[in-house]
Order: sequence, then structure tokens, then C-alpha cells
Amino acid sequence: MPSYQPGSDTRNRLLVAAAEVFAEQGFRHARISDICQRAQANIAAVNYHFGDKESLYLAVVQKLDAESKADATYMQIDPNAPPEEKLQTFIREFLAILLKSGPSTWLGKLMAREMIEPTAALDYMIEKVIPPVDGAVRGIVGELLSLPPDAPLVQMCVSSILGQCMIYFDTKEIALRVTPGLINPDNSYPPAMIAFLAEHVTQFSLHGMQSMAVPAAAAQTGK
Amino acid sequence: MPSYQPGSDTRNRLLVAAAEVFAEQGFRHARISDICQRAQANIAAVNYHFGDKESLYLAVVQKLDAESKADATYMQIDPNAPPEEKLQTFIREFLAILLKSGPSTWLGKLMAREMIEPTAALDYMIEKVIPPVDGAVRGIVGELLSLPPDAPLVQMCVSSILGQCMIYFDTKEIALRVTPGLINPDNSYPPAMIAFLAEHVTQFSLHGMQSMAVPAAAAQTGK
DNA sequence: CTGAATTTGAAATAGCGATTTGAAAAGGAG
DNA sequence: CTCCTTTTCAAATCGCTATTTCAAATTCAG
Repeated sequence: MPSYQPGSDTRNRLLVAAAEVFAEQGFRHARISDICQRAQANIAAVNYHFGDKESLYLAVVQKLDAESKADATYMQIDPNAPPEEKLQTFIREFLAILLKSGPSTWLGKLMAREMIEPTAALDYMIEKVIPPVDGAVRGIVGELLSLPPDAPLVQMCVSSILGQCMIYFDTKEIALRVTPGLINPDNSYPPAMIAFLAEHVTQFSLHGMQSMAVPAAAAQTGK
Repeated sequence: MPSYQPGSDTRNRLLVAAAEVFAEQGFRHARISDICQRAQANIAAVNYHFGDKESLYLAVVQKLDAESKADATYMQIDPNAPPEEKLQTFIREFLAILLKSGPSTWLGKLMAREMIEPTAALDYMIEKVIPPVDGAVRGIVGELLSLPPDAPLVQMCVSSILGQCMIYFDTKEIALRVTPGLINPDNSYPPAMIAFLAEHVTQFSLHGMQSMAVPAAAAQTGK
């Protein structure tokens, strides 16, 4: 009893369902059968609409990227604020992306997985997703250190900041087992804890960089 | 033409080959056929000697754990050194485990994978592998901050330190694509770069914690 | 020598999940 | 109305890999 539905949004339902499943399970462990079930579509729908699993995955990544960039509240940092405040805002938002649940966090989860187990999507991310984020942090850190954004020292400090955030994502499974009560049933961290961690990472990083700042005189010479 | 060899070390060859393959590919992607080929054993050998793939994996994890603990040069930190030096030594060794290649790095690689994609081995690691490392860092940080090792602030600083190290492991695939020349063909970082990164992480962390240290007076009261 | 136990080997089985197939159901163009 | 296109569906196929099977080879105990 197959049935043709011209204005059908099966393709879109697949994209939505796939984004969720991919974010939860990663590319390899996600099952097409699972995606189709959640999208209320037949098992053959993915192949019909996208060709194969990897094309669907790439379409999901690009859609999530487009959505996050269109989201007005995403990484909105006041360019006139002092750099210390910019850093705090960034860390708060970045940690939220990693530790909350829901659609706004999916792209970040996919990125974290791509780093451990790359697919074709990693190239897209290196080209389109990472540069704006990386550039934003480098700008802030450069300002704090009175150095150009592409200075090696700036890059290392950026790694130190992002690494401090990402470890909380990486150790989620451990935290779930060791301190189950502290994490929500939907696998997200309570907002209060996210804020608390953000505050710590910010202070740790600000002081970590303080000593590395180029003295004002040298900075002038450098420029 | 099967042939019985009583003193055969097939079981051991399997363990060695499996450790390498699991470290390279992770539990799920490692193929039994691959392991047996490298061990010069028949495809059925894993099942005969270990029961199934997961039991072999667990045996590998326990063997690597035992070996690393028996290794005299592993994490040898002079207990009489000033805490700043202890921290530097730890970070150097920890980064080396993550960024070098070869058997001494295998357990670390398996751990990193377990965090993203847990198997039964994660429970073993939480119980046996993590505590000594975690305890060592907590001891050092506690000394630096004049706080007991289990204070929440100490825990967060430990996360900040480990996170800064682990990000270089996590972003290896990206570094390979963006700056291929900087990484060795065997997928390891040059020792000079490891030392350089270790120095940065140490300085960043020491200054990050400096401001958080409990003043001597308060520390006395606290104790 | 002989029979039981151990180890190995090649081939078969099993199971999961992606992909393909081909028929069926509609809608739309002429 | 009829034919063509689009979409859906259930079932079949395909490929990969863990696991099992069972016979063969060897050692060892008696």
C-alpha cells in the first residue's frame, strides 16, 4: 500500500531525525533504521532522498551549521566590552553548547566526534565551522595579550581555553558513572553547574594569561 | 593441517597484536581478522583463547595497565621536589603519553576512546587506572593551593590541567590536515614540540592557580 | 600403544545493518 | 482516459565480521 504524497516533507523529517540520532550516536553507530523510524519514513527513504548514509550525514552537518549561524543569540559578543568580559561570555556560551542538551548542541557534539573518528564531514568543519569560532577566541586572547591573533602564543592559549571546556564534554560518561546525581536524566548538566564551571575556567584562564601578556611598551614596538 | 604446539605463545602473540590494533582503531573498529593476521594465528584463535572479542579487549587493558604500573620510569615524580616542579614533570609525562607513539602510549589512547564510546573496560579504568593519576595531580594541586586533595576547587583545577593536555590529543586529526609537516609520519609529535607544549601548559596552569591559592593564614585555620 | 586432552585450521554459520529491487499508489500533463 | 513521474513500501540482497563447527594434528599420561 505505498502512497504518493506530493507536498510531503519526508526529506525534512529525515534531516531532523537524523540530526538527533547522529548527535546522539555518531555517524557510524547511528542506524538508518532508527532514523527512518523516528522520521516515520520507510527504511528506503534515506536512499531515495539522499543517496546514502554519508550524504545524509553531510546534509545534516551543513544544515546544523547554517542554523547555528542564523541563530541570532549564538555567540553574540559585544565588541565594545572589555576583553575579560568577552572571554567570560565566550566560555559560558561554549560550555553551554557542550554541556546542555537539545538541537543547539548537536553540531558541537558532531564536531567532538569527528575529531576522534573523522569522516568526510571533518573537512567541511575545518573549512567552515572552526574558523569563525577559532577566530573569535584568537581575537579576544590577542587583545588580552596585546599580540596579533595569529601569534603562536595566542594559539596555545586558545588551545588551553578550549581544552579546559572540552574536557567536561569528554568526561561526561565518567561523570555519569561516578556522580550520577549531578547530571540531568537527559544527559545535560544543570545550568547552575555550567555557570559555575564557566566562572572557574574564566578565572583560571585570565590568570594563566596574565603573566604572558606582552608589556605595553613591547606591544607598541611590536606593532 | 592443524598442529598442536604445547609451549606455544599464541595467546601472548594475540595479546600483543590486539593491544596495537585496539589502540589504533578502538574496540569496535578493530577486526579480529586483523589481530589474528598480525599475531600469525588462525581466525578462531581469539575465540579459543579468550572466549570473545570483548574478553580479549579487557585482557589487553589489564595487561597494559599492569605493564605501565610496573614500568619504573612511568610517572616517577620526586616527592621532595617543590610542587611547581612536580607539576611540570607530570604534565611533561602525561603529554608524552598522549602525543608520542609506541606501546607506552596505548593505554592512554584506549582511555581517550573509552570516554567517547564506553565499553565494559571503562568501569575497570574508572576503578583502577584513573585513581592513581587523578590522585597524583590532586596531590600536587592541593599542595600548590594549600587545600586538601578532595576539595572541589582542587578538582576543577585538575580538570583544567588535564583538559589542556588532552586537547592536543583530541585535535590530532585536525592538526594532521592543517599542518601536516609538524607531525611525524607515525602520527606522533616531535619530542621538542611536546616539551614546548608542556612548558606552556605548566606556566599557564601555575599562573591560573596562583590567584586561587588559599592565603597561608586561612590554610592554617582550615587545617 | 592407545586414548584423552590440547591446539590449530579451513570452512560454515549467523547476525546486523546498508543498500537495492520492483511493485504499488497516487498526482499531474496531455 | 492514459501515460509518465514521483513517492512509498515490504521484502530481498549484499557485505562485512564475529562466532561456531568439526575434523586434523600433536602431545602426553597410562
